[in-house]
Amino acid sequence: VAADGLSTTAYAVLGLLTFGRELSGYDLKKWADASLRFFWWSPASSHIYRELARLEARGYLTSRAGEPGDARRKRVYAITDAGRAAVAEWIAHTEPEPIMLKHPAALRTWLGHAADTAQLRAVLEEHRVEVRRLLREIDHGIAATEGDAAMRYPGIVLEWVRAIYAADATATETALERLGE
Amino acid sequence: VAADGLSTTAYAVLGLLTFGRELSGYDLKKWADASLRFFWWSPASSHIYRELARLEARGYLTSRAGEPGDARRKRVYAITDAGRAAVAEWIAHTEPEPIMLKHPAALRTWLGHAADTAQLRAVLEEHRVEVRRLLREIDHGIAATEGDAAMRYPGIVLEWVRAIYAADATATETALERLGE
DNA sequence: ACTGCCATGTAACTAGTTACATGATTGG
DNA sequence: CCAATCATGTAACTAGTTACATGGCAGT
Repeated sequence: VAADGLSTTAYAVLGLLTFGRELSGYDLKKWADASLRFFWWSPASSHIYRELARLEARGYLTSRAGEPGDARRKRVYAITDAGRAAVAEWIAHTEPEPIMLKHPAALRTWLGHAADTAQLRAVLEEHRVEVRRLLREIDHGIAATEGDAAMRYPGIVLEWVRAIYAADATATETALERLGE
Repeated sequence: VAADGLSTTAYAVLGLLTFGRELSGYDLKKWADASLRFFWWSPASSHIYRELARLEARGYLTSRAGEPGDARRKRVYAITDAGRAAVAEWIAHTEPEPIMLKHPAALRTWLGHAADTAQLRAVLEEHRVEVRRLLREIDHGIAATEGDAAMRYPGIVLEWVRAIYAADATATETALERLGE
């Protein structure tokens, strides 16, 4: 929790708006699913709407009804100068919480002595498939940032987390081999 | 959430008791800090006590007052056969939730365009130090499991997550270089 | 006409946290 | 004797979730 009482997730949502476009809660959820989730996590839609209300109350963003003519009750949000300042301040001066890896396949393997070996192997093999899927998604993300100067930092981060998940894929293979010994 | 309504964290706590020793809530917290946290996360003490009560109500563990002569109101827990069966069932037949990486340094870097470059570099350099500390702790853990047959699976998992954090350390360096371009 | 996506939110819940109260024991 | 650690838990809170209600719009 930052000095101003906002959670890291609130800053993640606010951060999505620092890229300059006006976005709706729905847009934010989609973008979070496609990016944030690889190195933070993607909050539920209802959670996003709540954070938006909180951020607006603090003056970090403003909202207006969407495109005229769009009868859907769309509402779009834009970051304010105060919001941009808060993000800069948060990045520089808020003690970052520790890195956290929630790795269900590793947790299950850790308890391998309490499980059937064949079923444990199946868990790891499924995990291997999952991680590879994740890597492909990240590769798509990286391709989408290429050549776009505004996406320089997201590109750097996607390469970063790609290396992490690639190491997981390799280490999963190694663990599978060791299970067979 | 598993079929029987227990959270993954409940199974993590129960899992700590599959290694056979009787443990107190306090012991569990310490052990979680020293192991679980590298691939799952370490619940607060109060959370552990709550999960213990829940698990005992389900008959997955039993408790008794600690060593006679120990006037401290210590209570130790042991897993039951039903508990062991539940763990085996959970490992094999519960859909694992997706892997989750909460990486505050990467999140901040993702928003690099909204921050002062020098301060962002400082965030990454601090992260590099943190990860190296983590790697040393994992190495201690690995050393502690070596030669102990009961710790075979924990050993496999520690090597596994070691590879992941080592990749993070390397990728952090790469990101720092790219920031300088 | 129907299906699927767009879009926002509320209600009710579970998960997990911090702060605190309480008291014993151990080591210097 | 004092500080640190051992040890358990309650209370009050925040974080985050799922389930659901509501309705528009677009393509087939």
